[in-house]
Amino acid sequence: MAESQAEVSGSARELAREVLIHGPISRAELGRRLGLSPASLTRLSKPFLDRGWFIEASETLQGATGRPAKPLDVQVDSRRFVGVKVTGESAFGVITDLRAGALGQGERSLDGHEVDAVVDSVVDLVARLRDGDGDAVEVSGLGVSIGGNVADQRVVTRAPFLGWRDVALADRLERELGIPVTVENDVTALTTAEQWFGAVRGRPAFAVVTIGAGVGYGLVMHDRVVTTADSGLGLGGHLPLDPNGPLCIDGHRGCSTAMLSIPSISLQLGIALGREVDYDEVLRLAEEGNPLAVSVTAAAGRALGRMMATIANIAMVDTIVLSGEGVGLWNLIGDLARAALAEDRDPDATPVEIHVDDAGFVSWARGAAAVAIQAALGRLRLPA
Amino acid sequence: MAESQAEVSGSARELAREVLIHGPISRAELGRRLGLSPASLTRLSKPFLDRGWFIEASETLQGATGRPAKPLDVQVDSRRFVGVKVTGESAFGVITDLRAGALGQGERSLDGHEVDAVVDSVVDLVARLRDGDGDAVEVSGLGVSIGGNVADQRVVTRAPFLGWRDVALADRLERELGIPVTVENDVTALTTAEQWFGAVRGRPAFAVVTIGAGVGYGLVMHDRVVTTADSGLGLGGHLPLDPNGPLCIDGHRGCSTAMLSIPSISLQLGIALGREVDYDEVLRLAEEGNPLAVSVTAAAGRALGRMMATIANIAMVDTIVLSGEGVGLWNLIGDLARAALAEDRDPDATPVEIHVDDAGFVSWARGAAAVAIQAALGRLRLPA
DNA sequence: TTCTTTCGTGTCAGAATGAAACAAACGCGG
DNA sequence: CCGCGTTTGTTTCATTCTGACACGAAAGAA
Repeated sequence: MAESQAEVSGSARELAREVLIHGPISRAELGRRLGLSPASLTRLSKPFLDRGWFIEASETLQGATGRPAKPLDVQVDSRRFVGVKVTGESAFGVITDLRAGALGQGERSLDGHEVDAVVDSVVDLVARLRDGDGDAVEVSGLGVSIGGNVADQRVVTRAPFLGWRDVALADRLERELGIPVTVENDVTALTTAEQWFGAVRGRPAFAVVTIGAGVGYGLVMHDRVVTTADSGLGLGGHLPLDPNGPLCIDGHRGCSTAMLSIPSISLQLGIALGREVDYDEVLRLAEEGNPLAVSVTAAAGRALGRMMATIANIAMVDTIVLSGEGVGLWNLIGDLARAALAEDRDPDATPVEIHVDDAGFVSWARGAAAVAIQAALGRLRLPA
Repeated sequence: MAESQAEVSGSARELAREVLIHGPISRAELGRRLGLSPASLTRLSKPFLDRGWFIEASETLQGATGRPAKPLDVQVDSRRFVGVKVTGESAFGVITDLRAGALGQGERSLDGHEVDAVVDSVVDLVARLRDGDGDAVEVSGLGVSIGGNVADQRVVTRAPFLGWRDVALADRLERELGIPVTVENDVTALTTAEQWFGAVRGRPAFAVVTIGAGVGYGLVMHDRVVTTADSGLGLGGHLPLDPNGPLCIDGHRGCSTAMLSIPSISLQLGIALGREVDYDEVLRLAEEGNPLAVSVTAAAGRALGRMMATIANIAMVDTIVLSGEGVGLWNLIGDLARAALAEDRDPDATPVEIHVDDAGFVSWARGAAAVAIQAALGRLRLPA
C-alpha cells in the first residue's frame, strides 16, 4: 500500500502547536516566537491553509501602525476528540473540538473492575457521546485518563482503584473503536490540558494542584510536562503540612491528602458532628458559619497555602493552577490560603499567581481529550 | 577590522558540550546521543580536531565486537579558567582546566564591601592564581559567584551580604582584567558545575542542596538549570521542616536554615552548652557521643531527610546532590536523614539517589569556574 | 583465512532556511 | 487627498545542514 503522505518537519509541527495554543496569531508573531524568518512562516503555513486545517481570520485585531496582520487560526470545529476519565466507580467523558472545548458530556457507571467491563463501558460512553454530537464529524481520537501508572501512553501498568496491572488498554480500545487511543495518568493529562488550553496556556512553567478524591500534583517546566516513572504514584499527595492534622490512610499526619481531599474533609466534619456529611454539605455549613465546619475548612485553607508555598519554593514556579472536583473549597478559604502562602514565602519573591479551574469533573475529562489532541498532532501528516 | 571567524552551528556547539561533559566518547555514541548521522559527526568534529581543541584518545576502551572506537575528548589542559566565590568576608578562588578541575586555590579577605574594594580583591586573587599556575596558559575566562540576584550573568542586582544593588560587576572586572567575566548566583553556579562536571553530570533532572552559611537549593530539569527572577533569594532556605525546631532570623520555626545552616546548628549547641562552639566542634562532639550535640545533629538529620523527601516529591527528581562547606554533617546523620526521607516518600517510588560533593568551599569556586566555561562555550568561534 | 560486526569517511543530492527585494495595507500628517 | 512611515506577508534564490549510500578500516569469531 503506497503511502502518499509527507512527513511533517519539526518546524511545521511547532507551528501547528503554536497556532493551536495561541491562535489566532499573525505570521509575524509566530516567526518571532519560533525564531523563524517571515519567509519560512509563509512557506510552512501554506500547506495547512491549503488543507483547511488553518484559516485566516478576517478580523485584523491590531492597534498599532503598519499593515494589519492576517492572523492564522486552527479550524477548531474541523475535528472531534473524546476524553474519558475512568475512576473506580464510573467513566466520565466529554466530546470536544480541536481545543478541548467540551461540546457534550456524559457519565456511565462501571459494571465491574474487570478489563472487559471497563472497556465495554468506555466503548458505550464514546458511542453515546459521538451520537449525541449532532455534526457528522468523525471522532479523530480518544484519550483515556486514569489514576495510576501508564507506560508509553498505551499500557496501564498499575491502577489501584481498579486493581489493574499491565493492561494494554489502548490496544483493546483501538480494536473496539477503530480510532487512535491514548492513555495517560489523570494528573498528567489534566496538566497537559492546562498547558495547552487552560488559563495559563503557553506558560513555560507552572504547577497544578488537584483537590478531589485525593490530592494530585503536576508540574510543567521549560514548556514540558514533567513526567517520571513515579507519575501516577501521587507523590505530591502526602506532603506534610500540619503537625496537628489528622492522619491519612498511609499514616502521614497532616499530609496534603489528610488535610485537603474530599473524603478526609468530609470525614473530619462527620466525626465532629457525629453524623455523615458529604462534601457539598461541608462547604455549605462552613459558608453558613458552622464553627466545626469553619474549623475544618480553615485548617484545610492554611494547609493549602503551605502546600502552594512549598511548591512555589521547591518546584521554582510562580504560577499554580487549582483544579479538580473539590476546588469549590477555594471560594471559602482562598484568602486564608493566600495568607498562609505569604507566611512561608519571601516577601521579596515574585507573588504566586493562582488560577482556579472550576470546571470540576469536566476538567479531568478535558485532560484526557487534551492528551488525545496532542497525540493527533504527533501523528500529523500532509496527504499529497 | 575584518572578522575571519566562522560562527559555530548549533550542532557543533552541542557536540562540544557533549564531549566536554561525557568525553572521551566515540563518534558513534555521540551520533546516537545527538540524533545525528555518522557522516555529520565526522564533519562536525573535524574542525575541533584540526584546531587542537579535541584529541583522539588512543585507548580504544571497548569490550564488544566490531571495529574499536577512536573516542573524542577535549584537550582538558588547553585552557585555564578562574572561578571566584565572593562572600561577605572574602573571595575564594580556584584556577581550573576545561573541566573545572581545580589546579590551584586561594583566598583573599575583602578590604570592605564597597565595589572598588571587592573588585580590587578579586583582581588581586585572580592575579595570584594565574601566577601560581606554572603553565604559561592564558586564563580564558573568569567566573564570579555571589549570594544574591544577578541579571544577564553580568549585573549584581542585589547582594545583601555586600549591601549591593545594581552593580555592573562583569563590566568592571573585564575592564580591569581584560578577559571575559561571567557573574552568576552562587547556588545556580554550583548547580551548573554539578550538571556539567559533577558526579551526576549529564543527568536530565536532579536537585542540589547546599549546607553552609545558609541553605541553598538548585534544580536541574529537562537538562537545563532552572533559573527564575527569584533565584538568589534562597527560596529553598525556609522550607518548614520541624514544628518544634528553633526559629530562623526571619521567624520561621524549624525551617531549613534554622535546622541545617552552620550558624544555626552552632548556635543551638552553643546555647545548650552555655559557651560558644564552632561547627567543627559540633561535629566532633556529636561524633564523640555528646548527648546535646547528638540531639542537635539528629534533629538536623531528620530535617534534612524531610527536606529531601519534599524535594523529590515536589520537584519530581530522584537524584539529589548535597554540597556546601557544611556537608561534613552528612557523615554523622546520613542514615537518620535517609530514614526520615523514607517516611515521607511512597515506598513504591524510585529510591532517591543521594550524592555528596565533599569538596567543601572548593565546590563553590568550581561552580563559578563552570559558569565561565559554559560562557566560553557560548562564545565559541572557529578561527579560519 | 574468512566472516561478522561496528566504526569512521567521502560524495552527493535533497531539505530547510534566511537574506533581500518587493508588494500590500494600514495610520498619520501635511 | 496624497505621500510617507511602518508593519505584514510573498517570492526568489543562494547557502547551509543533513542523511543516504557506498566504501574502507579494524577488531574478534568461526
